[in-house]
Amino acid sequence: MPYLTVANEIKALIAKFAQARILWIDTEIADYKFNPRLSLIQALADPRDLTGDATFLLDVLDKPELATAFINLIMVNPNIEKVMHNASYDIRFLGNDDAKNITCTLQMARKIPAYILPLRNRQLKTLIETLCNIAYVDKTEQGGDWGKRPLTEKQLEYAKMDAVYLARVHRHLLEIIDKCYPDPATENLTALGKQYQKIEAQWKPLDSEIAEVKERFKAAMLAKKLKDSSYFELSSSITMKVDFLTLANLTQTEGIELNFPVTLTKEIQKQLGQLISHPSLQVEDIASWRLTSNIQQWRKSTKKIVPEPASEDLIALGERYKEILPEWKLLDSEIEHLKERVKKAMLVQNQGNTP
DNA sequence: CTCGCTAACGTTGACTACCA
DNA sequence: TGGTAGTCAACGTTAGCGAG
Repeated sequence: MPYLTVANEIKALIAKFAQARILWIDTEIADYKFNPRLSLIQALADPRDLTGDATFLLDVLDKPELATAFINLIMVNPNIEKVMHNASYDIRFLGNDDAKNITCTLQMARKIPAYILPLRNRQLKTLIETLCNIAYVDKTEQGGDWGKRPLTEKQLEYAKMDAVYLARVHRHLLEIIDKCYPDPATENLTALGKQYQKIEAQWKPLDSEIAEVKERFKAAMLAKKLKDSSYFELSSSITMKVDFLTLANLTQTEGIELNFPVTLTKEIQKQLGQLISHPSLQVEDIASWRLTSNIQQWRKSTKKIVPEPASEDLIALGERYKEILPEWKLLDSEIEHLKERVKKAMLVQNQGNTP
């Protein structure tokens, strides 16, 4: 674990790593609440290392010229893939929009549906523990003071292992994504359709029950004038609307600059008539594709007897909700995932109807 | 703290079901 | 047949959450 503090050594390493194809990178930030600035950059080029000995720790605290060198030679370079967890955070200190070819493991993890990767959250810690099968990862140093020097042994240990874990998590995520998002061009639409049919049969009843419980809970909370319960919170919001002509006139006379795109609904298009092709109107067309299930819908179940909202048993309703929520979430994520795959596959394979 | 994501809900238009 | 109400999917907006 080379811990580099000398400017020339750091510069030499940056030059060396500028030749890499892929780097696993993490940063530590000093004083992130009040005066956030880079403290440490951890970079790893060899994902096979499990010990942390291959992780380079670059001490860049209050040495902006070194950070700039790192940005210019590595972050901006589109030929080097940079892998980070929650990249948008680190990137704020490493080149912002100029950073190119970034892979974010948080985004990768979020892309994987819950039924394939059922996790309580997508923290790096959780990913390490479940994907790499490591019982406990000590993250207490994360909240430590990275503005102090010298750094403690514990801090350096934590910093070097983060890059190692990151590389391992990244590899696992790649494997999972590869499996659950096959090439749309070679998807088997029949098999996907069958699977969809099967899952929908389980999902439909649960989904409608979830919707019903929520609806009844909402009505009951409104009737009982409750804003909070142990199961749901009820909040309100207000949308403001004004007459378009009046608003347009007012902004004109008051000289307020209001400029934003307006959706041309079918109704407005009708009223505009020929004027829609007027050269001063630069109409932007946005195409969207819709997937509709061709599977026979069963009849809507007969109306159930629902108690008066004011006399609903909120505990019973809430407990039922809690009971079916986990299963529904898994099925819902699978339904969404299947739909996405079918849609992509149909677009690519240019097919008409499938079940 | 900042940024991006998500849940919740509203709007729109294509479509269906039902009725007189 | 035409009118109307309901369903569904796509998209927009907003508040609040959660990543480090």
